[in-house]
Amino acid sequence: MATLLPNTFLFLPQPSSSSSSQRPDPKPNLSDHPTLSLLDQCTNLSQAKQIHARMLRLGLFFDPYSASRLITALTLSPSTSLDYARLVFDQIPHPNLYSWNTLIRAYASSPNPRHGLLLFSLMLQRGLHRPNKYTFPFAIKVASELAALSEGRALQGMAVKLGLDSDVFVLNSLIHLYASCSDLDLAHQVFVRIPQRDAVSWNSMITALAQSGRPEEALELFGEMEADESVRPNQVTMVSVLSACAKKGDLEFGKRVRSYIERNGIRCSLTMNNAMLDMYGKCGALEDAQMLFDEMTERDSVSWTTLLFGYAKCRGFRAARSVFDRMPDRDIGSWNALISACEQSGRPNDALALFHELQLTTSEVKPDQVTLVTALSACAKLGALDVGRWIHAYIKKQGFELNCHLATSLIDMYSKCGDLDKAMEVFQSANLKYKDVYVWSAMIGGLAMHGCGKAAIDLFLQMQEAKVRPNAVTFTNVLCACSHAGLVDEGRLYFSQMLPVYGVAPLASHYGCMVDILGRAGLLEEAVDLIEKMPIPAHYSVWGALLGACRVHGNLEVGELASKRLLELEPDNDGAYVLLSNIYAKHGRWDDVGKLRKLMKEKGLKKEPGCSSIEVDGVVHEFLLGDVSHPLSREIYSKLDEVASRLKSVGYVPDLSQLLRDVEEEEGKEQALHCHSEKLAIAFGLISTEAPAPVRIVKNLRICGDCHSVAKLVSVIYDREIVLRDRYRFHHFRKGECSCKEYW
DNA sequence: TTAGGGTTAG
Repeated sequence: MATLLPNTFLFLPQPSSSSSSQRPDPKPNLSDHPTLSLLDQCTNLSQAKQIHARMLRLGLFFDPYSASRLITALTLSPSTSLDYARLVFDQIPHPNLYSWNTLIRAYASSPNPRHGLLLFSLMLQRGLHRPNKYTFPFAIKVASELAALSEGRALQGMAVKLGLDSDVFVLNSLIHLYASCSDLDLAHQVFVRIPQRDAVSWNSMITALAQSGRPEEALELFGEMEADESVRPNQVTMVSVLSACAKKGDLEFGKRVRSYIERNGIRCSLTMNNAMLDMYGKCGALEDAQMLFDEMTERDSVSWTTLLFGYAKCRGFRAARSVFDRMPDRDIGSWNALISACEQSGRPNDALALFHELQLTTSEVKPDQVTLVTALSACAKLGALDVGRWIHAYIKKQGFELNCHLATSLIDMYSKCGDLDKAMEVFQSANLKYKDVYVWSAMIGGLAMHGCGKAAIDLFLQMQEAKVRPNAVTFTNVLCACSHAGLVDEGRLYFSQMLPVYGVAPLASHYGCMVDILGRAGLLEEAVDLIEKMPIPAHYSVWGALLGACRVHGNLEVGELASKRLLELEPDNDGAYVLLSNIYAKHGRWDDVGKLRKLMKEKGLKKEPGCSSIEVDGVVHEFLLGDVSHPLSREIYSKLDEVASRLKSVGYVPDLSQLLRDVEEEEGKEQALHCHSEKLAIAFGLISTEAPAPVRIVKNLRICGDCHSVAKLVSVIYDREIVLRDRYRFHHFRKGECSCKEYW
């Protein structure tokens, strides 16, 4: 990555005779000038402009110290314009170091921190000032905001050259910098080398751990801080510790923190109450959260949103909506919390409706990156490509920077909506300058679900060339790619390398993938062997993968073992009964099939109903087996009859074998097969969309064998591409063939 | 001068 900083720091100027402090050179004759005193009382931009004009008339503006006072007033007062401050700065004939520092600091907390680094570079290029111990914390903060690791490291290098690397402010800033760049090792290296750690050093490291998904270590570090007698935990420490408790879900620790605060007389603030509210909510202690909320004398939109999320977690979406409706002010964060609560509770359609409501009902609150990421996630779940495309266009139109979060969501949305080319286009976009592990993993996952195993592995290798370290998700996707493409040797290789080569301990889900790879390839013994040697408890998904493989290969003995184990872990898993009965049926053991069905009925278990959806003009239409609820139902069934007769004319015979699992379907099997949800969706797609656009279907379960054959034939007879996403992967039907090459 | 609260990606 190209650095923004030139190599001018090799030729750093000698110390200037002027001040090396961040106090603007007090010149006795000017510091109490009445015009400058006015600056301290200045509250808005127009007043500042008047004072600026007066300073120009009096010639005061050409004195560096007076000019620095103006810059300070322009950047520190809440209602001023940074652009105006910059215009003024550029007019100062000889800005002093204080002015440079002040402006860099202002950029650090502005929407465009990048200008801060550019200004720092300009200062070095001019060569009149040498950055001091105040410059570095500001410049490093800019780098933190940008998560600019290489620039940050360059800044650290400069600080070392200038002998400022033992300054505790510089070091504390570096901890925050490296944490922002997700490099906790570097952050910790800085932390341990600070000779005299102050509260900020500790707080920075505790926060870094809490915010990087390592709340246990954050709490441990707080313990060490308490043991250090040279430093006292303060309000900020409490906020970070409460946040760690919330993330860990540790109510007991959270309550101890509350009494610690009271015992040590740490003053409560709004931020601290909000952090505590969040802790209660995330730990499921809703009554405590509500009680605290009721006691709070001051509340802001964060308090309300935190309460809203607590309700969403403990009482469900309706309760969250009722908090939302009672909120006095709703900012974009409140909307995002509501949309996200909805999306995460398995209601992606409602989440998109809320996204729509946000745009229709308010003009002041605009969607931000979080809104878009959440909405894209809902589109991905639904396979809502039109809405997803619209959001992509919105991102471009509004000028959102294509950062890793947005790129990951777009890649995932396009992949899951069946447009792999578009996903790849986002991945390769020139606007995406740096790709983090999420972006790479999403693209590998996209290729995997479309059955492009070799391409996925190739990308995995490219990722390593780019020096991006794979994580657990990356491996899930790589193994998934191997599974869908039947790449057994590659699967074995990468699975065996996970811990020794990449330092990623395989989770139960990785074992599940590996069992899937081996099982599908018919290597059932090896799969069982792998499960028996697992160093961690086998999750139900591991046995599920084995059972699925037994169904494919009709292995009764291993199948019985797998279902037994699966049901021990998940007694109400309907899939286990269905798969096992399927295997019995394949062997003609109808008595056992009957027994299983009876057992399911006794337990009140029902096979999850198959549901297929298709998006037309931004509206998602859902179909169940034999569904007649669609307004165009008559046309759909008439199309289905036409399809059936054209299929028969080319010699198609329905495949009834997979129907044997459902007792309800025994009568009129062929009829039931005829109106499977995926066939209804295909028929609707044929009448409501035009070639060459593919018919895109999303199914909640695995596609049935007969529907798979029908889709292949329809793709030839009607010369239409059908893209179908099932529970596990994509099937692209083109000219009578499927991209899965029958390996599914 | 540096550190802190709600909502986001598999």
